[in-house]
Amino acid sequence: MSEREAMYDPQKIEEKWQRRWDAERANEPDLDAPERPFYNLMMYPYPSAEGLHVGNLYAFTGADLYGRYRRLRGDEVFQPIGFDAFGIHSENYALKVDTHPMELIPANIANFTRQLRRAGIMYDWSHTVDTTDPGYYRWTQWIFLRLYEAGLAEKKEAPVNWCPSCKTVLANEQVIAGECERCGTPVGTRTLSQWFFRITEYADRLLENLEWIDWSETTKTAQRNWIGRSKGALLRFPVVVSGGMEPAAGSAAVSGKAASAASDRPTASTDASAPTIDVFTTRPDTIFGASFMVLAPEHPLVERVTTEERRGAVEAYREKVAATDLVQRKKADRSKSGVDTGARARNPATGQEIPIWIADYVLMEYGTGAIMAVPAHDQRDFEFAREFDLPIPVVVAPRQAAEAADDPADVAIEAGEEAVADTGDVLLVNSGRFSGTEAEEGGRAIVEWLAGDGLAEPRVQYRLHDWCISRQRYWGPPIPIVYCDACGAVPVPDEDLPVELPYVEDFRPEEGGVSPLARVASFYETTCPECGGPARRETDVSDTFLDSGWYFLRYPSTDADDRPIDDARTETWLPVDMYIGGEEHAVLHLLYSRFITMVLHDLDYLEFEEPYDRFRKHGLLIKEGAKMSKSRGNIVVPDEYMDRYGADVFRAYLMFLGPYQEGGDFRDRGIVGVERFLTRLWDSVSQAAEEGREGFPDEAVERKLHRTIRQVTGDFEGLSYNTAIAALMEYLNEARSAGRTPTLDEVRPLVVMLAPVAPHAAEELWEELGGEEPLFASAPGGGERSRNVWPEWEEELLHADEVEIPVQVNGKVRATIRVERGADRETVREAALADENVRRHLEGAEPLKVIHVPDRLLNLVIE
RNA sequence: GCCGGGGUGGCGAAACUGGCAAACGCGGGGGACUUAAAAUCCCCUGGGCUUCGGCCCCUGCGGGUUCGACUCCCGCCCCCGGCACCA
Repeated sequence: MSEREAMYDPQKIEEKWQRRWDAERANEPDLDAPERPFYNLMMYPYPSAEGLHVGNLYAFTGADLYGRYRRLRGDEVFQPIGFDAFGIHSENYALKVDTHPMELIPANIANFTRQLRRAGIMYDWSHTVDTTDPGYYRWTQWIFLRLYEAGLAEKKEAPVNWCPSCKTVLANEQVIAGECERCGTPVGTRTLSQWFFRITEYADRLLENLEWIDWSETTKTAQRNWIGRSKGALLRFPVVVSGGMEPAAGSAAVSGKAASAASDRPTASTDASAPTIDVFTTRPDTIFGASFMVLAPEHPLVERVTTEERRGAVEAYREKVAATDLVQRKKADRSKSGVDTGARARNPATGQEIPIWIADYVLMEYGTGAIMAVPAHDQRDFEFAREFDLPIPVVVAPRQAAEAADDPADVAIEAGEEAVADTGDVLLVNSGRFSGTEAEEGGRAIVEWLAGDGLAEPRVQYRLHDWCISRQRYWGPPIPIVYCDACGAVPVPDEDLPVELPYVEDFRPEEGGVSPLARVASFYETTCPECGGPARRETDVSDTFLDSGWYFLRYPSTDADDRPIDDARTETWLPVDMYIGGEEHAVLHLLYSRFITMVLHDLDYLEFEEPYDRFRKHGLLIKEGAKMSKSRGNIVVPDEYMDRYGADVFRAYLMFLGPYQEGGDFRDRGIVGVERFLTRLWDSVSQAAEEGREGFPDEAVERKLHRTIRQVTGDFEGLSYNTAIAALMEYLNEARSAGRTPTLDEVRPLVVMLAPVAPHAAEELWEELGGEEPLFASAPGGGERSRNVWPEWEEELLHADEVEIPVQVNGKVRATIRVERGADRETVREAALADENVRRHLEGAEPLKVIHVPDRLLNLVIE
């Protein structure tokens, strides 16, 4: 071989091996009869027009390293990729460049595909998914229908952010400081009829399963926060009927139950037909301190209870609130506002009449949309009481203060400058017969007491809302429902799926909060599947998170066109063995896909209820200390680097720059380190191949090899790629320091361990070393299957006969001595005492204590 | 505010179950090769002191436990992420 040919030329070999992997269908496992199936999944990308971002590539490369590692260990690895191409992101971009998404998306997908192949990622291109393909979204619609049948999909009114300039609904994430992120117009609130999935029904299971699934802890925590379970009680406050109030027919939120008075508690004349205000509280123990009530301005009872003279003020306030966007309203640092309705409710514990206010700090969407205000023990209520001069009775006190009082039921404590919400070592005071009880216990007793009259019950409340899947947009799968005057909402029959999204020239969002599809008569005009009469299609499309809620179920079954998932394939490959993705999807996607999986399990379509056996998040890649973003102009385009250094060097650099699960900083300078490493490795292996010597002439190198195998294997298991690469570097340095050409036995395992990181170079070197079969280029489903070529280490070869151990005097290292491995305490102690520097520090004293950690350390303690 | 994850050389980072802090790499300094540069190779590289034997200091800050602490405990500071007028 001439010297010229022996040079490391990434471009040449990368293309060669990519072609060969394709030709031999190396990345396509036998989906029907795999020996050791392993489903290695990564979060599929949104195919943007800008092309593959280095952040995407970072994520995919890390997942690919794991897949390739499993493959080399003999697993048949299924590693698919797809494209999350529906959604507002694509649609907005299409609007901006004035090109139809149906034209844009295929070009973007082609570009992504080219880049991903170039990066040498081990995808099975015969099983991809494109969410905008009718062959895919047909089944997205099918899933909607299954939820609809199960009563888990319902249409209801809900307040949403509305941008009056863009004339569209905005997600909370698209509202920045009360303004539309695109045009800067202040955003308002609108109430629209929307489709919801009742994910709240699954809140408990979604929470409970987090106990056992093997996921990154941070991700589990994020989900727990998002679900937001609170334990407390539902309490009922009867409205005091005054002359002006007309009892009206009960609405959904009105409890029809009459409040009857308990015999041991002050009673009041309450009309049997009067409504009650239900509140949720986590602190039922503080009910004696509830000095007023607050309803959300949108609360259905507001109109009914408001007195005649307050009506004008209440209406004005409600209008003002309606004009405020949800994001702005939820800011905690705003000063409190509200108005008195003039109505009164009876505190069921004290029997006192307390005023009913409305205020925008109470949200209709959480709990019952109404609260009992306990200003002494809740900061928000406190601020409100201060603002409007409402009483602040103290009903909880530190044990010491409470016990010092003559009568805990009559303690004079002034409210301080803020609410005291502690639940630690506190007792109830001024709380009737519950005074003197420990707070938590008192709360339980109070609930039990009031429950006797139907005025209280224990309750668990979730922060999680039902999942709104309606989008008044164009670029998504139409929701498969038909509205018929005679039959109402009728699901589209399965055999009529897909409801195809028509090509619409003008797909701009519509003024009136309806989808652009509402302008397309040929789309919405249809006949009722039930009665055959004229009917109108639902014109909203579904959320992209529904597309991604099940894509991983589709991959193994993409060739089944008459059913969403093939049972046998699903049983073989699912649940996913390893899922790797970004923390930004810790809640939405990962929660929604768990929900969809659970529902399909309950409906008997799946045997498992959790979709991913293991989930690991990868970190964020930043650029010289700053987040990469278009506006900063510091986006790294991978193509340039792959052109200059080759895919292998680029992959190795991305994986070396920091711990994969924590992310890292992309700096141009750092890449030369791994380039040098791969070049040196290439040269050493080429020379070894040329000389062709076998064996392990050097004990130190052999030992280092076994240590390296142990280290690298563990690192791959834990996705610690940076230290795995460092270990390979160390081994190469050791092998080269022997001052001779390495032997074949010395470099073969090195090449295998390098293969997940730099698969093209490894294949080429493996071939050069005379590997009978390529590392990856044989289809795992054909020929010799489940081939395990990963090297193994031997315990007895890990250690030398002699070890170096530090000798400490009083915990400070004073010498390093060489002793036989496994030497006992006496031997080591004597060797240590022979050392001059050690003796000097002992100053002739006999050690009081000798700490000996075999083969690790000796510590002589003299004081 | 609550819940996570962090804070280690000039820089990116290592350090297993409490046992030699700084592996690996970048950058920097010196040298070899070269007419020269690049590339490559070798040596040095946390700070301070030194009689060149060594000695002292150092993992955000302050305490503690221990023969021994980057690691465990208590109290603080700062950075990143999630949640947040959530009753």
